[in-house]
Amino acid sequence: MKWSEKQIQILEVAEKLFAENGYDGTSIRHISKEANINIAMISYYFGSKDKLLNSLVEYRNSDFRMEIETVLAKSTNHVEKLEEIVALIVSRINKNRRTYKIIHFQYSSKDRKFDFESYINHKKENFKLLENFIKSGQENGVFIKNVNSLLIVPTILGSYFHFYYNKTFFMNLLDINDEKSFESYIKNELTAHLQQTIKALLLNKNNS
Amino acid sequence: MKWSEKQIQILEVAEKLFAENGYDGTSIRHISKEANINIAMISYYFGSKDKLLNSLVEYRNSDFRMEIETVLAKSTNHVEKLEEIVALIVSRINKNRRTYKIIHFQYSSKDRKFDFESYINHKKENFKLLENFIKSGQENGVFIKNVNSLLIVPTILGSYFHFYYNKTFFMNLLDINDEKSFESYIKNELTAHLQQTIKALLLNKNNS
DNA sequence: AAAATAATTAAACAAACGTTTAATTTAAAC
DNA sequence: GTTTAAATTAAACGTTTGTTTAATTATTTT
Repeated sequence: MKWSEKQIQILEVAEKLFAENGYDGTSIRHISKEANINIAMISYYFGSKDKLLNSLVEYRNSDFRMEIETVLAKSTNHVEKLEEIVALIVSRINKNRRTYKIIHFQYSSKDRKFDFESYINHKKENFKLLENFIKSGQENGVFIKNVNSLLIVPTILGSYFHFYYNKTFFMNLLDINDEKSFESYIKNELTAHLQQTIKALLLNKNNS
Repeated sequence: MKWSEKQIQILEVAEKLFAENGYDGTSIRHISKEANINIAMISYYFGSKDKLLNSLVEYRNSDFRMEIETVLAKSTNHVEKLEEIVALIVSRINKNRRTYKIIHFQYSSKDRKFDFESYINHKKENFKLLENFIKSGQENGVFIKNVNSLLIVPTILGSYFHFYYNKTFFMNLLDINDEKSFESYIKNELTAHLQQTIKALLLNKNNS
């Protein structure tokens, strides 16, 4: 699928508004106004509001697997790779957080009108990739063995998203007063915390 | 605030539907139909749809602080308490996950019509409670010191919620076929994983 | 039992929703 | 320069939305 400039403009406005107000909380009139286009253009380009969201997910979901594989192909040791992977996941998810937010809320709602199959398959492949990396680290004796490796990714993603979804609260709690500082907190402190946490989990010989 | 039986009935139906379809995705007609009451009863009892949500949050937010303090008051050591606290947070959040889901999505949306101040204050107190516990563990030499203790709770909550929000995906990935098994996976595997993770983080002497 | 308050109802309200239509303007192809 | 296709528009469509009204039934108080 190739998108025209106008379509991309619509997609990015839709992403912003969906993330801010939710899918049901965003009207196509609101989108078209914000994107400076006529209401009918959304149906004209995408068919419907539903299909607009599907297009958005498709538009944002692409090169993550490639990025992970680039890290895995490097000639670094397991611990260094682990750190890089955690940082990559955080920065990547931070970049596309708006779309992920929409996905989360729609994906976990009961009457899903959306076809997230390709998204799920992508996700599944990435999980397998990570699992294999950890397994190889365990076989090399670098990582400990009694770890539920499938729960590592949810821990990373979950920590990030919980932080992001409660942005107002954490900015208050941490006495952060502007968006830029919050961004840099994610890039530095939160990433470091997650690297430290996952490393501790995989390397700690004292685990019961 | 004291709620009548009928009001509680409405609140619980609203909680269910808000969590399933989102706040904007749930109409008061849908709520009133599911709760077997007249549409006007919601305005009559709660004033408006907005105030209904505020009442719901108030209705669900109460005794968590007390539960935490009970654990902290026990005559167990820091590691045992840590394990208990993690398990308590998971089970507690699992119980009220529907309301938390609504809070997350409404709280992180831009035009928040809701007054979550009391909720935030509750949350802040609980954070301070946890922080003090970790600090005392650090002073006793049980926990290591170079840890961002404020990011521990988001890691626990985030892991849980990410798991819950992607339930369909993880049931598929983990080959879990019914809700009961998913519940017991949370109660056993996920809780154990989080206990192990947080313990590793706080006890691992090898941290850089 | 009468009076007063509370609970419940069906109907109506205007506003906003997603989508479609048919007409018009712009751009591309020949 | 004419024809053909694509892009854009304003208006209208039928629903659904949250809320209010005014009338009726049930319950409580006196």
